[in-house]
Amino acid sequence: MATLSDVARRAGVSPATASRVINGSSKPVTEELRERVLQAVAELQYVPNAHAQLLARSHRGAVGVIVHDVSDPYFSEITRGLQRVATDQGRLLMICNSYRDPERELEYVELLRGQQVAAIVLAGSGYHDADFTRLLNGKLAAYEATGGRVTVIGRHEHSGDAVMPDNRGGGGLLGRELCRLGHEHIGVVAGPRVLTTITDRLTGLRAALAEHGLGLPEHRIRYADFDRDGGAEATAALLDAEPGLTAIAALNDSMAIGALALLRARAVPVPQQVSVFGFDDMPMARDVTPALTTVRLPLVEMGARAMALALDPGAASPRVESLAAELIRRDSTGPAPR
Amino acid sequence: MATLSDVARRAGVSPATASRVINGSSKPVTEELRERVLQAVAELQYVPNAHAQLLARSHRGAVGVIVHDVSDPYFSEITRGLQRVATDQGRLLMICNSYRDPERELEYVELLRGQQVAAIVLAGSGYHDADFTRLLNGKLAAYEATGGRVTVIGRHEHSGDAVMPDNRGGGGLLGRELCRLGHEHIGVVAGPRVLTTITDRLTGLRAALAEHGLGLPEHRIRYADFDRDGGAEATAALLDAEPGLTAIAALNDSMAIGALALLRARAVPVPQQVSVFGFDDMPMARDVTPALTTVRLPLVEMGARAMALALDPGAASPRVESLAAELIRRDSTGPAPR
DNA sequence: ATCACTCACGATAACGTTTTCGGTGGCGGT
DNA sequence: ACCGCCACCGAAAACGTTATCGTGAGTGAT
Repeated sequence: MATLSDVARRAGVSPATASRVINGSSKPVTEELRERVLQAVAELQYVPNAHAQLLARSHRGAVGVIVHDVSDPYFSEITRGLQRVATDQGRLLMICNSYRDPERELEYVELLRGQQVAAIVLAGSGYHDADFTRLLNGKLAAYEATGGRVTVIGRHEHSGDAVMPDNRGGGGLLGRELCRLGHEHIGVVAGPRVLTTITDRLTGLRAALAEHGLGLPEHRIRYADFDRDGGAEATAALLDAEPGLTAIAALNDSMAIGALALLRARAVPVPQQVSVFGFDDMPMARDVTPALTTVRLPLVEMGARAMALALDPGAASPRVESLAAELIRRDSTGPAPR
Repeated sequence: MATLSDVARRAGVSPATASRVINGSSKPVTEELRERVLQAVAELQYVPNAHAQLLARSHRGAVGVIVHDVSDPYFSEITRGLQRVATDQGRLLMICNSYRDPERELEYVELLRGQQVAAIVLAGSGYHDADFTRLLNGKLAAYEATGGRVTVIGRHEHSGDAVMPDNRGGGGLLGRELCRLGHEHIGVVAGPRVLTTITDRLTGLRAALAEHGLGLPEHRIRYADFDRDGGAEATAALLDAEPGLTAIAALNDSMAIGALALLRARAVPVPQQVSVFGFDDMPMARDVTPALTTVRLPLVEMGARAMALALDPGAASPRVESLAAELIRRDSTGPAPR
């Protein structure tokens, strides 16, 4: 690997001047020497060692992001927003998949801290787990104490900058729409109950139903994996236990798509017999058949805002940006049959 | 930021011993000192500076990946495979999105080289662009000359280790299935013609059709963006020009989904009047309606193999692993109407 | 012709680790 | 009591870069 000294030697200058011309500028260098250095760089195919650079000028450049899984469209979208403003500001983005493993999440915080990132963005739901939360907050506090910035997306447990999708409000939209359509026998296909996202959406939904005098008994809620197959599984269990359901409210679009697949397999007409609701409005939601009625969360926007917050050094006081949910009516829902 | 010297000072030892106990092992250290160091680490919340470590022991740990866009399911799947074996081997994965911009691709090669990554994986189609190819190969060669490893996925232009999906063979499967179903008026919805993936799939398709005495005139091929909206656009153009088509062959699933959306919007029954074929078998393909007939590429497997190749230092001779395509029949295709 | 004075460049000290290389102490063997 | 040996630890040199600080030569003015 060619080093800066190699370049300097070949150009017949000192490493210092070589560094100067390669950095672009700052201090003046004669045109002739600049030429020679540039040529040496080209001949040796020299690329600066990023680690040495980072070490020398302690200029934290990169930004770390911890998400559940970039393959998951929910996080793909958020990541897109993060990427956009990060690269706009010339920052390198380090993406880490925690696969919702708290242990791994802690490890990644350490790793990113070791990488001297300028900021850490934690995206995705928090957990109902006091021990873990304390541990995580401890690590984050240590990071912040040394000048690092932390921004969370959709997690209550951290007390710093945050962008929060209105999960409760979204649950409310869902509940009111269910009532408007006259559904009374409603099954809920939910993700793992340790996720705060799930409980938030559920409480919003429950509150809205209560406004119309409807309860949401626990046996009408099935908790499963927060993905397509979990959705199919939970829907099957729900229908087996209670064949009279007229609506399935899935707490994310992946699960809703699993629900649709299962209903199609059982030849249950949607929405004539059973209506299906999703949550998130992933791009795929409009392409399934019937197109999915869902609660839209501005995912890309959430990512962009979070990165803007993370990169803006201002405001000692924690800033919380709340982003509203929006109901998107499509073809998978209709009035309750009677 | 607490440094190793801080830890050493607080523990009353030299930085050398502190380093020894933190590294886990190598040289023996008395139990008592080890205790003291560990406690100092805990108290100071010390995390080693990764850049300094990388610099000191020039142990290249991370691996870089350049993909088009991780949000794109095609690359999400590949990335999943890459991730799996990378983390299995304790490697950190750096993911870079080129958004199919050759310029950015070159930049990322430099960046990854600067990061001293152990290997670079280039995923996605190559370009029909001799100048760019020469430039890229130059940069890659420089990287390999200094001990870096390069593995490509689905790109012909690099002469090292490679994992190649059988795009031509897949095109052939498509062509033979079209003939088997009796289609003669076939429109092709293609991505940008500069992508070698597109031309490979097209030549395979063309060859198979020719075997059955069918031609594929250029006006039956529409080139558009390699995504959903491009698929809808190309399908519209195709149908407007030639209403009598009985089959649409899209060269990836995203485009096929766009085609389905457009056909639904125009109330064209699929597959009764027009059959739709996809390519890649992304997870979403089975969830659209009608479920998409497509050519499956083992995407996760491709990623896993590529990473295995990249991390296995053996074999000076370039290894090329070819992975077969497979036809997946679903509901979006049927016999040609007459 | 001397003197400040700028200007372009080179030494050199960081940055935070790892690692090699001596050096100290204690131990058993003759 | 002396010598070698071993086990453990600290001093110091790397790693590749940036940034500070001099230093020499060249300028203009006096």
